[in-house]
Amino acid sequence: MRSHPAGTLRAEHAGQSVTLAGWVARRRDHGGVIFVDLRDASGSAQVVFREGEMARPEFAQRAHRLRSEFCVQVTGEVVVRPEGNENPELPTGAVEVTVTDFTVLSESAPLPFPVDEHAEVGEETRLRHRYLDLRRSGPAAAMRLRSSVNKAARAVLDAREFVEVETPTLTRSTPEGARDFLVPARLRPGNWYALPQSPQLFKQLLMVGGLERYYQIARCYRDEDFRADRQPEFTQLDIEMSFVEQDDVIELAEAILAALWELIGYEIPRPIARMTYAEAMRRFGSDKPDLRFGIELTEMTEYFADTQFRVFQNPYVGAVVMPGGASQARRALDAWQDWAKQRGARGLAYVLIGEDGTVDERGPVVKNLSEAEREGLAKAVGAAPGDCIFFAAGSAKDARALLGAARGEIARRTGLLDESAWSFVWIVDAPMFESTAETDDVAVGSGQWTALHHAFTSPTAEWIDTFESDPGNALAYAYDIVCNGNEIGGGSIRIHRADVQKRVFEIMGLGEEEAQEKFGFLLDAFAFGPPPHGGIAFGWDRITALLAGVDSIREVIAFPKTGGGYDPLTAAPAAITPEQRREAGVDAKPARPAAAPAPDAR
RNA sequence: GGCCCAGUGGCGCAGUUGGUUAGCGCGUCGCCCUGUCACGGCGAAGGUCGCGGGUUCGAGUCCCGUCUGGGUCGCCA
Repeated sequence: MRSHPAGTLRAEHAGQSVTLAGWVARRRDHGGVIFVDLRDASGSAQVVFREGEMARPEFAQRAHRLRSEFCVQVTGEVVVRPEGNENPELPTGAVEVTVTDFTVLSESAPLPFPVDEHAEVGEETRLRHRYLDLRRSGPAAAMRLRSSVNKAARAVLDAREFVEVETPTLTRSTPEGARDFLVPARLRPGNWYALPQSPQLFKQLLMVGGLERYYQIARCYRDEDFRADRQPEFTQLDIEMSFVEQDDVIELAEAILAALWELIGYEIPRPIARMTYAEAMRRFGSDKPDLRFGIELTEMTEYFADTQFRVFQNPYVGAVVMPGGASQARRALDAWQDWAKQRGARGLAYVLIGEDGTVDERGPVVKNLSEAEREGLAKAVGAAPGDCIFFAAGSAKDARALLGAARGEIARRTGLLDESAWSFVWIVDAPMFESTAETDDVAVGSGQWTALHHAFTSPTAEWIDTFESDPGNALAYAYDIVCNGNEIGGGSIRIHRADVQKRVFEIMGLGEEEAQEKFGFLLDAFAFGPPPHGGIAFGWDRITALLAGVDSIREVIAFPKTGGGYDPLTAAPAAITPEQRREAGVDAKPARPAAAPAPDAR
């Protein structure tokens, strides 16, 4: 239908007769001459309809009727534009096509919004007519980038002899943490499939199956509330390898990431630095620290060990410094309190350091500090004259979380955050377990424990024989890759020994019967010589969003849903007919009444 | 589930202390225009101000409720 992509025409094509097909991006009708920017996937080119030069006179009449987004095919001659009429802004700006013949392939109704990169359009409107939105250069580029990202990853994995395997999307509900999406099974009324939250169990089965190296660009489903970085269905690059250790997985992951960032011309320095989970929490108050800026937390528990200030009489006291923060207006300092309250904290204590380097008398905290406490304060936290010190006290977990968030907010407000920078870090040595009784006081011992990563994560060599003795401190071969404060991937070495798995279940309070009920098929498989294995999964939407330089993963998903799980384009989810309802078996009564409420039903 | 912000012609927005006929830009439609490129000129159409209730002589504006969207905390690897 066409001889050239419109966006590829250059001066060297002058004199050639070409046929183009695409959309009317813009028309400039001067009466006797009409300019149309004809856009296709490759770009756009100016085509000229001139009275008198067309094959037949009525064409001029028809050319006047062209409107935005009409789909047309034009034939004409490529000519160098008249002197002074070149447009150096456009790749095709040196030439134009003098139309001798054209066909309107289809007409377009008036548009719900301009298909134009200059126009700002609300997201809901864009999504309702996503097919029009995708004609715009930004969204189109995002889709193409995503395709390149997939291709680049596949190239790395293919070169290393990984096998791409598709795992089921209709599967069994397993307690992986999030709420499952459920699908009624017509042939077994009362029984339900679940959509996988991830292919986790299947990929482990593939290792038992001897594939050794598996990957999949896998769609995952979680029925939770959404965020800017979450969708009910999302994509992971899922990988699992046999006969490997943590370093092997990390090396592969770095090779993939390097290939991805190469797409946007950035070379990731390798090896990527590693930081332990404990260090990340201590220094940055987060398990996904943004290392594009250097602000760190200072633990002040010791410093205030004997304080008379009741607020600081807590298991943990920490501080973070805001450079130049002492010059903030009272209103700005109050705004920090609101900011902290919005995050569920009581407030954010602060102390200002005067220009002479001594503690400023302003603020509600200073008067509660002793002379000695004031004296050494600036030095203890590394504050310079004119800085503001923020404090948080409470449980280490809560206080660090608040300070960690404050750290990011400080960087944003003070312009310390270099938006163009990339920072990668591995967070390793994650704890195996997390206390389920997440109260303020520390109740180790009889407490309930749950896997921080998941139940099949292997303890490290140091802890493999002893994790029961101190579950709160036991470490796992679990690793997260963090980019600019986003967790973009995570994985672990799995447990392949039945005895270890059994002990882990015991710590988690999972009896043999219950474990069998929940993961029976996996445990059965593990009876037959499972290889040591481990893997990783990347948050594909987030990674693509980072590479595309967009804030929301919705921008890199072809047809995303809104926060309410609603698809503005198809209007899903939708009611079903009574007939469908009957057939689906949605209302079937369970064959045997559940003796106890379903465990972990949530 | 909590909190914050927004909802005004097709799109993006303005609308003062509550005051007469709700504006602007783009788009759309009609006419004109032979060198534009986010073309230009003249003219026109297009609005239950998200929805429901209340206060008031009078509500786009104030109050209550509700829906939708976005953000955030909870939740969620």
